[in-house]
Amino acid sequence: MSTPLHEWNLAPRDAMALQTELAKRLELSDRLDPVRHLAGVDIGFEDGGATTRAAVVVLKWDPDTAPDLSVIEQVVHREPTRMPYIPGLLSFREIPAALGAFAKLTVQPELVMVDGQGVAHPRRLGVAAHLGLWLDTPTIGIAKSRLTGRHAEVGEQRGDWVPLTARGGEVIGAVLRSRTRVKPVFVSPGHRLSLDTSLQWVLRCLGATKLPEPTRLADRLASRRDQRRG
DNA sequence: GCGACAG
DNA sequence: ATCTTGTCGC
Repeated sequence: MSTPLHEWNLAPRDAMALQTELAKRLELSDRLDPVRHLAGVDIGFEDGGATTRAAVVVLKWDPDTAPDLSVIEQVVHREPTRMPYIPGLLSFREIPAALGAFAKLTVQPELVMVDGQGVAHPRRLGVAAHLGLWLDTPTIGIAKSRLTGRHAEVGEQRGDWVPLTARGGEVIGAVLRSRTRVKPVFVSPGHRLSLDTSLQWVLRCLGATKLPEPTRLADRLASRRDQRRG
């Protein structure tokens, strides 16, 4: 029996120990297949949190027409929420629903952008890293706020960024000004990708807002507006 | 012991 | 994350 990628009903203490073990399996160098389809994932909640709603949007990536992106598939999956939100243990709460959404896809993406941290996590296993490990797919974490790590002030211009470092100096991500004079986003590789490559992809997928198109669209789908189904 | 704390 | 109107700005 190999260590499971996930188990339910784990006490926080055990969940943390599992994260430490799983983080050892992460690959932080590029092992990326040619990207033809990239996806954005985000989770939302309904019924005061009783229902978890996962949204995945798949975009077509064409080297010739880049950076033009077009949506080719989108899925929404709902299921009962089974874990509370505990800082540091977000993946245990969101991944089950995310997997349900991925299972409904007819096209599997070669790269996935996740709303949350990659390795910029206390035990280096943010939701993007955990999901990447599970799907064995390259993932990038794009968070709207900081969970851990220190960083200097970021320049005000779009594209400016500074490293996010953990105690000891290890670089675990980047604080990126994705829009001029707008609050920066926290980018960190999840799995099978380096920080540099992660930044490259986030930058090339930026549209009119501060979030890259994949997560921006998934955000819209997962949030209680956009009256669609899945 | 006292804060900090993705979504 | 979610609860929520109007309002400021391009």
